[in-house]
Amino acid sequence: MRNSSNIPLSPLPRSFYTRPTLRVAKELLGKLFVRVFDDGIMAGRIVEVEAYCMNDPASHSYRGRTQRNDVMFWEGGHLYVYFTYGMHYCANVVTNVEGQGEAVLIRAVEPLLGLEHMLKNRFSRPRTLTSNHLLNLTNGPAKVCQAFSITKAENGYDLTNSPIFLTEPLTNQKFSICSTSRIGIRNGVEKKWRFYMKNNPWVSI
DNA sequence: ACCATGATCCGCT
DNA sequence: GCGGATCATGGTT
Repeated sequence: MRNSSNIPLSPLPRSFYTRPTLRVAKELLGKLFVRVFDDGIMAGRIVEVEAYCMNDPASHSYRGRTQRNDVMFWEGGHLYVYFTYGMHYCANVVTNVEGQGEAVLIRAVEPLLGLEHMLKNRFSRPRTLTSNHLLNLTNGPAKVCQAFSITKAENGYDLTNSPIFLTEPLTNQKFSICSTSRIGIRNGVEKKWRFYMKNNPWVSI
């Protein structure tokens, strides 16, 4: 199935997500993050992620299942959205089997479709388009959520059966994967579980 | 008190 | 232009 933008509207299957988290995290790079609206479509190529696992002191799931992190423990292929720093949302792809509190944070995407709408969501004032605006659109986890209008309302969405989903890229482009310590954490810094495309302009740091 | 962030301000080149 | 400090702001523990 295709829409007018020629994007294949085939969500990645459940089996993609219900695998070991580090493996899924690396394979998420290059996939398309898509949201379908009544009046259009938004899409970006995933260029930066971070894995959060069980028994990982940096993970929200580390201290057990709570109301906030409940979705992390669902079956892989759901969307875990959390609120942080009093004003920001961040979106994660839940991974592994039910009962494992694991997920992959979407830290940055390269905007592909629906740029006008993303710009409107990110920058309230109308302004002329510059390369800086484009680079600032989706180069961080909270920026991605603002651009795609993702809030608490989308927490728990099924990525195999909802207006938010992932698809294979239209063309397979080659890229190198870099891995570093995760950003903005205090515990678990020794784990190199941040993965990003080398030299992609939308990588956050 | 801490926090998986982002925007701004300030003192430098 | 930069890199680092600072702050905005509210849910969670």
